[in-house]
Amino acid sequence: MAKRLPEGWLRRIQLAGYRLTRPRQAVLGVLAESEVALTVAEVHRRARARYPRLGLVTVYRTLDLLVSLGLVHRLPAETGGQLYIRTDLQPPSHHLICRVCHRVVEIPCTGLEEMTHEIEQVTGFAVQGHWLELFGLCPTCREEREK
Amino acid sequence: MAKRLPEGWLRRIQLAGYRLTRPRQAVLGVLAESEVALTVAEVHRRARARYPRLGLVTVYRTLDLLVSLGLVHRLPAETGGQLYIRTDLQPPSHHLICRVCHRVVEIPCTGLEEMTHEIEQVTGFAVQGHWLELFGLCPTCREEREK
DNA sequence: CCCCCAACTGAAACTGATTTTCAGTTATCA
DNA sequence: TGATAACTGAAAATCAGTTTCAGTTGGGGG
Repeated sequence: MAKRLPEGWLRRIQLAGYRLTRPRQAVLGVLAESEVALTVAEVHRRARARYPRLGLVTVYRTLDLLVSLGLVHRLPAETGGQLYIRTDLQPPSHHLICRVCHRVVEIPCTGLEEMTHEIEQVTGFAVQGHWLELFGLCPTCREEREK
Repeated sequence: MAKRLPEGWLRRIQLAGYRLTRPRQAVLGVLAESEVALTVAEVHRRARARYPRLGLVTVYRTLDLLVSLGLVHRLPAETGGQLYIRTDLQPPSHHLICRVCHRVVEIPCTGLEEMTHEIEQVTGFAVQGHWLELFGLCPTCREEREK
């Protein structure tokens, strides 16, 4: 159950000069074990099981820290909030998010580079970044719905 | 200066059974004249010049109304808020947004349908929707920056 | 032309998410 | 062990957006 933190997380954090405190370990553990993207509130709820005194503010701060270190992705959710999921070793790309369970699948960025280049030619804009997110139902929630 | 409202806006609104009040006219006028996407606060600020008693709540309500009638687009902004810009006669598609001045260019949805289909095959997800937004600098702001 | 009333309005209070502030706590290094 | 800078939680502040409600008004019917 208490799966080990992903290789190197602890070291990455300490090398960057940050301290490894109990509240952080609680948040790290939750992120490390979840295969689906979590809301801040859900991270807080789960992490409290490991360290009940944990405050919501610290969850925000720790998530920001993990994002800045590149250990987790922050995904804008359809509803306006943010979702968090570990980056692992996958390169940053685009996301396909299940509307029901928040399972996230990374999808390759096929064709967007050339599309971007074409758009720069046509519009004169300097394209600096983009968002591509797809929403739908994962196979499991799809079945669930069909019952 | 006081450019006429886009052809048909007034009629669309009244045909849908809505009243054409002074507060609404103020918001409509602002949207009609802006070539760039505006935040709610900016719409409010500008519309007050036309009708000083205008409340922020009414701006929200009117924008929702215009979106539901398809007269303006609502775009999620990078910073978390929403931006609004008139739809005009362009079909809904994807957006390239200038980070500085909020100028918006519509871009065609090339290749996304087939990409979507391919993704459904590979992942088993039922894809129901997507967001594609590009961010960058428009030609004008680009020059400005280079000075 | 005026009257009526449902549609509409603004103010204020509320909500939910996130940030700031600050006094107290704690991990780590000497 | 200390010392101390990093870190923490609680509370208050902020910010975007919504709800509520008592008062106002556009515009069709008389």
